[in-house]
Amino acid sequence: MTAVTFAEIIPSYTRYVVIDMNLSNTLIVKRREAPSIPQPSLMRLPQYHHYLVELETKGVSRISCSVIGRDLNCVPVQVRKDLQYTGIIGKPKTGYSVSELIRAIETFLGWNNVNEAFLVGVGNLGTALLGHERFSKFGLSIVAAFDTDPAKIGLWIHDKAVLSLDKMSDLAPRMSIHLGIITTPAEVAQMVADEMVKGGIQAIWNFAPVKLKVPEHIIVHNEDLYNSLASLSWKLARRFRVPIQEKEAV
Amino acid sequence: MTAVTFAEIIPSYTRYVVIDMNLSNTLIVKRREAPSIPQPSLMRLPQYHHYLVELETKGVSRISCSVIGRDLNCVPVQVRKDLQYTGIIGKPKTGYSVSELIRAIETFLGWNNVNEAFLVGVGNLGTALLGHERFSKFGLSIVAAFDTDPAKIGLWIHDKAVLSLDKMSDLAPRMSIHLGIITTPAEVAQMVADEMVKGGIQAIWNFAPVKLKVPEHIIVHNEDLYNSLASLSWKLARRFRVPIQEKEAV
DNA sequence: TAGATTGTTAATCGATTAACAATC
DNA sequence: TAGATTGTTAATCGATTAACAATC
Repeated sequence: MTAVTFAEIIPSYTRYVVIDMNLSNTLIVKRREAPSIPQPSLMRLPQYHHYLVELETKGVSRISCSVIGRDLNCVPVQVRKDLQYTGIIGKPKTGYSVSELIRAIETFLGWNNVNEAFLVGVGNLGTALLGHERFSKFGLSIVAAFDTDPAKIGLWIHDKAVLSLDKMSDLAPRMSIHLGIITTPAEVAQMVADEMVKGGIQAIWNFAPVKLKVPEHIIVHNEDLYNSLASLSWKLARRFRVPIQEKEAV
Repeated sequence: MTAVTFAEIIPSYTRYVVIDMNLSNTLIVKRREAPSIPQPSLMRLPQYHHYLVELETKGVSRISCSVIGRDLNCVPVQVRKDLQYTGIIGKPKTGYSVSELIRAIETFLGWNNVNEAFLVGVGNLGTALLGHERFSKFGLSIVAAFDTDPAKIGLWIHDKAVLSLDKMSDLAPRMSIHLGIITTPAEVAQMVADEMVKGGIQAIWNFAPVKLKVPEHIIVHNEDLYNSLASLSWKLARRFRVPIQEKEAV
């Protein structure tokens, strides 16, 4: 019995790697370091989800990768690969069940389990995020906001209390908060991140334009608008440069 | 005289490709299809920029890739490659001039030429973006906002007028606006994009969670928070899954 | 000169795409 | 059965990293 055979017999075990087989013929398997999915695939899943939910409201019950690809403007094989990471199994000729697919994506992304989060920095962007009810559909619930501005502390914004930043690192463990959102100016973002780490926060969604320094095990996700803007303005600038097609020199 | 020699003599011409040399010894050169830079490199440039500006205020005048790499937590050779796309030339042993580097990045990204933009969708996020003064440092100026909500039309938000969406496609060409920002709900984003295209807008910065369908030549940049959130919540969920390290089977 | 650092070419790594086998 | 579609393996493509030569 080889590793390959094993994987064939129990398909769901393909994510495991056979590392040893002991005397009693018991297979010792080890989960791969990363049951990994490529980052780009991960980021495309919500798009499929959004599309599928819309499809479901229209009463469509089955869907194929070629149709998804046509509607979402990408190649079918990419869709297939992406969806496979969620563990869904399709039927040749008939495709996938729309509702199963939706559930598979939601489960895979952990949208069924609510992530409670603290938000720090109640400026324009922070306020906007506090008011974003749609986050709840994606398993995110912002339970409190923090700031250092006395004029803001004590306010309720979009039904969330604004508290003093001092209290955050105490409150986080007491409320079992694992996710922090930073919407402060760049200057104080690192200090806020340090506080979050102190409070035992595991993952940081960072909207400030700085690369945070945090311990190895902390998950950081940067949402830096300026990076994005850079890309856009470069492309736009290139568009309006005189398009020198041929040029004489020397 | 070969292409290589030519590039050596006039370094700034390395972005051109020699395609022919005519009888009078005039070199005919053609700009490459894409004076391209990898997307990831492009998105990293603002980070270097931010870091360098801070460095300059501290009075540092020269910098090496290894130091940048140490401070920004990436490998020196990546820094070097990224910076090279801007056309900057360093000196072995002494590194790069900080101020030259800053200017090179700004020029490369087109931050010296202002991009005037229309914003459509004055909700929480739209309002936040309207109030983002820092955009001006990156060559972005939002000159007007649009909405369909009569309660919002006519307001001034962060010194910008909110106008009726009807007027956008007329105003855009008259004001030579080439950039549009969409901060509407997903449902109407496609309609807004169509209007923008009608108004001759060349590039769209889309914050709505939909994949827009636009003509080939329109530049679209999606800033989809849900994609990001997906990635983050997946990683966090994985963290809290029981970490099966070894497992017996059959 | 020696050593640090840039610039560049080659190797590696990972994601995408193409090709094809399996299946309903 | 024939044809459409999934699932999977192999090839391609692009970005990162390693190795090394050039230079101050």
